[in-house]
Amino acid sequence: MAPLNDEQLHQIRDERKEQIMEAALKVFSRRGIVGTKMSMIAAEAGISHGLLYHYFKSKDELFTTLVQMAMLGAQDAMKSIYDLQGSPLDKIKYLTKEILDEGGRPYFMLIYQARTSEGVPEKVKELIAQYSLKSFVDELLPVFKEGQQTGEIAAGDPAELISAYLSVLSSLMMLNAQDEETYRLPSSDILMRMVTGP
Amino acid sequence: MAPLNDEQLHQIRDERKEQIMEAALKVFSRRGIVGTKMSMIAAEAGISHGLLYHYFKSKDELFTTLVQMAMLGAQDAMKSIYDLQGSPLDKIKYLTKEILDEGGRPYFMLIYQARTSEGVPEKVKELIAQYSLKSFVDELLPVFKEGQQTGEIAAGDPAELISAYLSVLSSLMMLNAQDEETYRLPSSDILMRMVTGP
Amino acid sequence: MAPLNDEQLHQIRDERKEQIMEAALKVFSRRGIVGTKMSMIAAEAGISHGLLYHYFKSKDELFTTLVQMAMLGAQDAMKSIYDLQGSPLDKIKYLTKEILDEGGRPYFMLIYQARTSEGVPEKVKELIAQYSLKSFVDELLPVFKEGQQTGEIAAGDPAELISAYLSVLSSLMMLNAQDEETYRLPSSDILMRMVTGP
Amino acid sequence: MAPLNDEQLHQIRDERKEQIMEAALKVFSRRGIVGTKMSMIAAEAGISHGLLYHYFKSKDELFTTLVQMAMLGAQDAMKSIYDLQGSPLDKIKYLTKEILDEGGRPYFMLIYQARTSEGVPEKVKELIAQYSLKSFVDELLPVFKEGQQTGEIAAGDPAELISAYLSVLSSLMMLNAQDEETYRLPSSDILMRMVTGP
DNA sequence: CATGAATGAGGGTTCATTCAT
DNA sequence: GATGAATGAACCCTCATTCAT
Repeated sequence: MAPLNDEQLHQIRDERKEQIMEAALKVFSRRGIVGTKMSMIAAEAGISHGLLYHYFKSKDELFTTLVQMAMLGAQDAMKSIYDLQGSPLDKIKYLTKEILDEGGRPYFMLIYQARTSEGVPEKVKELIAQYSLKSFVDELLPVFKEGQQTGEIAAGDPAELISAYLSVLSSLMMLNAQDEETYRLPSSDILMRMVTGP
Repeated sequence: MAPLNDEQLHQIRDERKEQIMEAALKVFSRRGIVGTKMSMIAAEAGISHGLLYHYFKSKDELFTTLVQMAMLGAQDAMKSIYDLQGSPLDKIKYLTKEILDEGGRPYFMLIYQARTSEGVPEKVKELIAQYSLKSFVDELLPVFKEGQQTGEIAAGDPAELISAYLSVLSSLMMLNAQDEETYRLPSSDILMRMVTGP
Repeated sequence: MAPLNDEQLHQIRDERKEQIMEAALKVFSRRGIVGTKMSMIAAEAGISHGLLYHYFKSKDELFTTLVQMAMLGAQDAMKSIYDLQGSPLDKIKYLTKEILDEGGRPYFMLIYQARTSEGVPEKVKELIAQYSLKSFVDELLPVFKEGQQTGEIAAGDPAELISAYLSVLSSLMMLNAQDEETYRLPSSDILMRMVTGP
Repeated sequence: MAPLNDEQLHQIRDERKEQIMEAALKVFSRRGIVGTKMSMIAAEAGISHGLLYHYFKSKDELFTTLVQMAMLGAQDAMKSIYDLQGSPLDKIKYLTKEILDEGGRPYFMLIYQARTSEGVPEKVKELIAQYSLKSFVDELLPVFKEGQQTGEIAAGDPAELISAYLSVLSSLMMLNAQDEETYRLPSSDILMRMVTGP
């Protein structure tokens, strides 16, 4: 996933702000909101912790901002597959790679963190409700349906299939991010088998 | 009145200890060790926070005890499938259900938390190393191999297949645990397709 | 110093109470009031900590009671030298030995603790004020004066001399009690030299 | 405005650190490590308790730092007498005065506390072992021996004499520190008599 | 009487947040 | 803007004290 598109970037006028957000994303996505200390973010960004508060009112606000951005980014990633050439399955493979890739992963990890952690700000809960799994499912519905028609994609309720696909995909990132040695990313083939079916 | 006799005291201790562990499992498994406050566990158990320390020396010890128990329980769950009748696939389906079930889930969630959280006690890290994914993979190897011979299970490196299967399974719990409404557990069929292959 | 005379004993009707006080004296005298936990006293007495509260309302009360008893005991020890035969210097040597002896030491140590610790109960402060050094000095004044007349004891203000003698004596117990190896009790001869003078 | 430059910050840090150490010395020396609460030190220093932890990692570290400094200071005090003019006895008198003086007393009291308290950090125990009474005795040995040759100092084992002298001296501080009115410091003359002998 | 389970005030420590410089 | 000193709420844990049995 490309880091951010122009529309998202325009709301980051400040280079410093971007620098902070990048650092915060890195730390939050790995450690979650509770496990992250503001000092960690400051250290990662190479600035003093005091400066964080010139750009973000609070830890919660910073986290919330990032989640919001990640949500938009994720949606964009979904949409972007429609700009591609190729068969539906090609598009899904592309998306899979995109999500699991080094670049896009932090955003999806952050979303995962937001979803699976208690103690996130109220605003984040609202965002999660708003950008529910359903909204992503809806985004992918056309391509999956098309794939089912061509026979590339397994038959059955496509919404359920997408839901399963996304759940598994996002879950995998977390495992992969933590402990490269113990867990291996299931080979794409195995993952795709869920989708393509027998 | 004469003080309680040993047996009675023992019983109280055991009951309380179990009560605390149950409460702690519930909270730890959802919120992780950092996100869990001793007061939460106390509240969940319906006792004062001070009493926790009559039964467990520290938060770390409590967490470690639970992880240890969960590890053993998980291993037992793996082993138990060999007592079942039925085809290899039946056994795997049973295990899947077992892990995702309301009952066993907290234990697997706790293991997940232990694996993916920063700030866990050293002892827990050792436990994780000891009961690595590999040990679980080894446990399931026979049944998967058998399934591959009968053709029920997809061909390919069985260790990789099991690893993928377990990774996905355990991470799904986390998503599922939080938010029953938004996420639905992928239907077993779809999940099984990872394993069965075309 | 004999542990306790009859008069003091009569107020300990209960064997248990005596047992507790003995244990408490042992611990308090070494560790002071802040460094002593009720559980330590209970363990030393071989009873449960709950039982302490059947005999003493609080830690403070227990400490205060002991200080009171020690004060009386100390005064008795002073008085007792007048029952002895021998020269003034003999009497003082006897008192010195008595105070530094295994038996009487805890009482004097407790007084020392009470005197040198902050955070003792108000009542103890009153006791210290009441049984000030002056009261002990007064007690010994006759024998020191007599010694000065016979030339056994150094000349000079006898009150000052006694004050110095007692201060040094009580201080020494503490050092001796802690760390047998590092500190050695100054030989009586050296100590006596303070008193006898050139 | 530009942030403080390095030198300014360094100065603030140093000043604060000194301010805290001064306050801590005052409280620790009187109340010992167990009887001292971090809030007392903070109050004495006129700062918030949180700030203490910007300058010292823990209560133990603060205590240890002070003990270390006190040990060095004590050794320096011992050594300094060799820079003085005068007879051996003059030097010892000077040292006596130095130790009992308002200024140096807290350091010696702290050492006393470290020596006689339970619950001091392991590092402090090592320091005590390292700077044992013996090391101080060794330091004073030359001047005492010289005094014995000139006849100013009493004959006998000089190590024993010094040990007695130091023990008494250090324990006197404790009594004296608390209660200026009740106890008077034994006049130097009387104290010196221990050393000079008949 | 005797026990130890149970409580909760309070102390050590961390860390989000504020603010003087 | 930028820094890091400073604050204080909140967390883990201890221990004096209470109380059911």
